[in-house]
Amino acid sequence: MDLKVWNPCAALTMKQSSNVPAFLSKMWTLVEETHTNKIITWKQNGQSFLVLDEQRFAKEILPKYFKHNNMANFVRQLNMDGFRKAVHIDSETVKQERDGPVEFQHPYFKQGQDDLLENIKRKIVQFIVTQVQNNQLVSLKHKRPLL
Amino acid sequence: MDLKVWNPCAALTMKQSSNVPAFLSKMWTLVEETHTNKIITWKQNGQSFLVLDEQRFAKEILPKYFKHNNMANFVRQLNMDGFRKAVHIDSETVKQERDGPVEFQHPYFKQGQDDLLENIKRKIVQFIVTQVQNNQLVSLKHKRPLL
Amino acid sequence: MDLKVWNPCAALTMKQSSNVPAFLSKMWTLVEETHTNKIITWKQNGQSFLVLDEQRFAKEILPKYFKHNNMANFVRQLNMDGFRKAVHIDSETVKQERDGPVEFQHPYFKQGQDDLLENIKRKIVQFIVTQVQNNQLVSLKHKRPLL
DNA sequence: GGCGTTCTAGAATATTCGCGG
DNA sequence: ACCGCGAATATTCTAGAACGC
Repeated sequence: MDLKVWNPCAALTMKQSSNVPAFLSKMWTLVEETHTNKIITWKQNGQSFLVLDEQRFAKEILPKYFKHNNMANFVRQLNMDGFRKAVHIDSETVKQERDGPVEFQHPYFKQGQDDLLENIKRKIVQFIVTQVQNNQLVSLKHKRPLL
Repeated sequence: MDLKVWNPCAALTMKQSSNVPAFLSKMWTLVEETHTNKIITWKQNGQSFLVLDEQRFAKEILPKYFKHNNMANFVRQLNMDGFRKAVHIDSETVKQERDGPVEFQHPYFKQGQDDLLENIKRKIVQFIVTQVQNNQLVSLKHKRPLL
Repeated sequence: MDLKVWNPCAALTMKQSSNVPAFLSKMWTLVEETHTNKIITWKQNGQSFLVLDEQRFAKEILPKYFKHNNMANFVRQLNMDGFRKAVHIDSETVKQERDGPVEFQHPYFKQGQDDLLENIKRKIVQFIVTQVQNNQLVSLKHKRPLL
């Protein structure tokens, strides 16, 4: 099947359920998508996902779900949501692999369990001053608990 | 002239000058653009601009400059930067006109004077603490002076 | 001439003169290199450089000069040395067919003037102060931008 | 210590949604 | 979707931080 023929409407019409941000819903959907398993797919155990072809992923998959086609932007979103890159070490040479697949994971991002997504909370570090008196900080309000 | 033939290279090769946000540079450029005067153009006095064909503007012009094609988003940005809609009143009926051209204005958005753009400041209400010493607020970095 | 046949040893044998870091010397050399002008080249005025084919640049050019093949790493180095991305106000980005070239610039990175490179200074975080107040840890980051 | 590589976060703008006037 | 706006997410560019050499 030609990838260019694949209609991504399914992704666009999927339910934007509850309070899960669009990024996470789209992310989970596109990893689950079996047509693109050669480009991005779940790892064997379903506990993380692999980007097998970064260039095709960036230029072919990303723009079908998001308003950009840059891998760096995608990674920024992942980190914002607490995903961590799984670093691969070659046990033989004790060197880091090159051109290996990119692997990311999150404790609430699992194969077949989209109900876990709502547990993913964003990291926002900024504090917001609500009141200042006599050069003294009277009260701080932060948008969200850290992490 | 056919719009599809119009070569937007002038706009595409223009670089964002100094510290003016991209939105304002793009805005000013597309209003100045004479090829699209039937859709969006300066008012006679050059003190405000008119959207003459909202549908074509949203669907044809906006996506060439931004990552969307919605008039509402465009208006949101205008309001964020302090632009105000000029309300047209039909003096006969004392009713607001329908389907009339949309007019927006800003004291620093004038025809032929892109140097004024840098005076446009965004409205952001949130303060961010950068340093606290001895229970005293040493420096606040606010994203913007409270207009 | 086939690019794959080109021997990049020239880059490795270039003079590592004075106190210019290897990254800057390599950078300047590979932009000057005429064989790869379809991938990376000086802008017309020689005041900035363009990456015309990001994917080929990352996979073909970068590993010949550095120990990686990731665009993101390359960009990190550029920013570390004070290079700034030139933002274009076009939004050709919505069209995924062809993303515009990436343009970076630095006041001391010019075509034909490798003697300017030694003026490029890194931005280094000099020291970090952590302060204890009321049994609370307040962290103050004193970085020295020094250009 | 400076430099290079890697992963993550900061910060500003941009886009979207929806409320209250 | 009349009008202006708050707020959350999304996109972009740059910087922080850890580590090896």
